[in-house]
Amino acid sequence: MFSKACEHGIKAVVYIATQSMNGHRVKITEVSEHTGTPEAFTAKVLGLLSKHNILHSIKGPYGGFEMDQKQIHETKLAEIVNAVDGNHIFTGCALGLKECNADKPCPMHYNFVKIRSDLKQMMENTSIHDLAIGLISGESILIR
Amino acid sequence: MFSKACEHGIKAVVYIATQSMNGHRVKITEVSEHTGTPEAFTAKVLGLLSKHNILHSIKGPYGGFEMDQKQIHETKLAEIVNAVDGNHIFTGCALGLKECNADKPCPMHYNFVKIRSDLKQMMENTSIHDLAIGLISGESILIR
DNA sequence: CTTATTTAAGACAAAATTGTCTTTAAATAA
DNA sequence: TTATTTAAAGACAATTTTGTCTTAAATAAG
Repeated sequence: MFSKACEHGIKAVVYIATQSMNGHRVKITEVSEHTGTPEAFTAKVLGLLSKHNILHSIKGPYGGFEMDQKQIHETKLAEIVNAVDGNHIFTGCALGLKECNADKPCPMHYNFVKIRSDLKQMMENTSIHDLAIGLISGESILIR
Repeated sequence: MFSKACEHGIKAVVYIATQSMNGHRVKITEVSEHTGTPEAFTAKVLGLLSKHNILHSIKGPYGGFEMDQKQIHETKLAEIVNAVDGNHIFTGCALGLKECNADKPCPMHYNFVKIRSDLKQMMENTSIHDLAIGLISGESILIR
């Protein structure tokens, strides 16, 4: 469904959010340890997400990654997916046609429209904060 | 969402079904031309689907691919996806956790459950025949 | 100013996926 | 039997994705 880069990015962002909610700025090593994702790869994804203003990165001693209240509450899953994978998953044709719409649909088009739009809605309505509170409360986990 | 191999396979099967419904057995070259998929790659996928009894392949002069009535009507999209990509898309975790369920869910689990199950249901309820009739009637297309 | 610590950037490498080509096997027709 | 036609199988190649490593840049502390 999502690329590995995207999965790593979402995990990392949710973890960073939980720590920022406690006032803790975290280094990439800590992120990697708590998400089970490869450190250098995750760092690269976080660099990209930082450029998209989804989190802050601070260089130097006592540096690391953190999210402000606005980022934690207003960033939606869809923004991360868009930044990392693009919007193909939300808009693309199930059979890979360049264009596919009600006018000239692929055979799966009408079966697929609702699935895709439900996915899009869910991802646009779910904030990082929503996911972070589940992790903080112990209701959900990032590693297994 | 699906691999290229899977996309090619679905397109090819739907096209072959439309031709079988007219009593026409088709060669791989014809399939490739009418689906816009690479010939050798598509041939490989069709070989796999033939082993899964989703269609028949016949060697030699006047050979090619065809589907019988049962295959056309009873084969569901989910079977093709399962044969080519496996069932990960229907059962796997959105964040790539090895195991992820209500007992130990990833942060996205509950948001994702319905999307995945709707997708599964749709794919298990849509037959190749359902898609073929749209293509025959000109309501849908395979190339663009 | 120098040193240590951290992310940034990009080259590099490994693995998976996508795609092609050649050879083989099977089936048919002559 | 022989030649022809087709898919099957698998080696090979190209591309994309995933992942690592090295060097640079920024920042803080002494």
